[in-house]
Amino acid sequence: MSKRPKTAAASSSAKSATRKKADDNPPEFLINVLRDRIANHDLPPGSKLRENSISEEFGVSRARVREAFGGLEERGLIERIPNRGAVVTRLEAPQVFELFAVREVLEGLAVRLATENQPPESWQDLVDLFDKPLEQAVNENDLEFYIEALATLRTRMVIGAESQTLESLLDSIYDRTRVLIRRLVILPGRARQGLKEHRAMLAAMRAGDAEKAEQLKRANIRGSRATFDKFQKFIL
Amino acid sequence: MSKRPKTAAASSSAKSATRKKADDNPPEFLINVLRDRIANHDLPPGSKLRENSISEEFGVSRARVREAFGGLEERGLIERIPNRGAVVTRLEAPQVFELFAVREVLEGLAVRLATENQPPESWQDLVDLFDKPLEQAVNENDLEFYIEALATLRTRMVIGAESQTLESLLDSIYDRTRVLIRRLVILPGRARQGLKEHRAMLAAMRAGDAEKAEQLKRANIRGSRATFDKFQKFIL
DNA sequence: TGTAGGAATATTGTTGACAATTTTACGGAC
DNA sequence: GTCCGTAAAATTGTCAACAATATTCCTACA
Repeated sequence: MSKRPKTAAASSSAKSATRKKADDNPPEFLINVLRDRIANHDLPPGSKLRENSISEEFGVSRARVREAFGGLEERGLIERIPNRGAVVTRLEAPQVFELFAVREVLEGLAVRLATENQPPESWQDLVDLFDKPLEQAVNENDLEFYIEALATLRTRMVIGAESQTLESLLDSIYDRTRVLIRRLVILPGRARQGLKEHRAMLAAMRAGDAEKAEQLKRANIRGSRATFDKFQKFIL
Repeated sequence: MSKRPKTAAASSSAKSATRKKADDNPPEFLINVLRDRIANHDLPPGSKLRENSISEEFGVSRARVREAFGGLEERGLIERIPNRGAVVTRLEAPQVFELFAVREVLEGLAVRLATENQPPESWQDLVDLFDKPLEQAVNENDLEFYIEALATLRTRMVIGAESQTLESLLDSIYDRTRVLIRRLVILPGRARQGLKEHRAMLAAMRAGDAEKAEQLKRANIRGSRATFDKFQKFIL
């Protein structure tokens, strides 16, 4: 990792569509855009965030940028060092394991709540999607389609759980793990196994068995963690 | 709740010990002090935070106060409304239930990790503390002692879990629930029941039974939730 | 070539001023 | 007493300037 970290200016030059002359976005707009860029590695770990660059790009005051930095730091997405600026945090392996442990219980909870809260037939479209269409996609190595389906599933699960508190926690973790999860999915055999596990989980949800669905989701995440353990040298 | 919300100035006049002429505290000092005040209701729900007052009290720039506000907002502790200022958030009943659900799985995880990570004999002092000394305290309605013991237990559990990620999540939740939990503990019969449950949990930890310890902690929190359900009109 | 030192440049941290918005206070009418 | 309008005061949001600190660049020397 001797590569020179990209600055925000370098990345943000591709994002002029977000440039506002007079800022009429709500205050949370800025922090959410930055969250997204950090989460999808447009601003990769280690990159420096320049107050002036962001201020110029978004047409907001430096003061507002600094406030957003305050928020991003509380979310663990950046680290600010006095007089030296803000850097996007890196995930080290021990943290990844911590995140997996936490994801396991929280996503398990989300699946349970979603199963309890929603009528069983509301999962049928996902059961269908994870049936033949995704089987075909995985067979043809159309992993983008699979990853999209996983994202859809996640969103539905979070919405179905009907807990703002849980959603906020899950989002906070997802911001930090999104790219990692994506890298794990594309590893050999992982998509096939994941499809199988998600199908079983969806079947349990469809049957209204919240406890079983939770356990299956938790097992899925433990499997993901085991994959990370095996391949961590290549993933981080 | 027609009482006029206290302003930060009113509360902060009692805190001049924190006043610094030249600020030589690390940047996170301010947000941590404010977190603590919010968590223990020195800045109670609904109270307004005035930038100038805080700036003067702590001898820091208004800009730094605003940055801290950015962080507090991301933690869900305050809500900022453009041009109107920052208000300490209130917990409504549905949120409390959400927090209980999340606490259950996360504190359960913490107990499990702590049991797995620490040698069984390291819990002996807590086993002893929750034996005769706390029995006596509860018998004599010395609830302050009991609450302190719970705080000690919590701290030990979090440290023992050895997960920064989990600790951060737990702290974030604790900031929002600390006073509520305290109010629940003092309700009739709750301390006695809680002592019994924590003893059983500590016995499981002492025996190195992580799974059982986790289940007992989870049950303890579910009991706490049921108590809240019963008394919520008096507690919120 | 590598290192050290100094200057120039860049960036962060703070401050004070002012614009914009909201809140409070006051007086008058009903 | 309540309501409304107006003015004054308070507070937030932003800006520009400048101080403080860090980084980068250049030169000289071993």
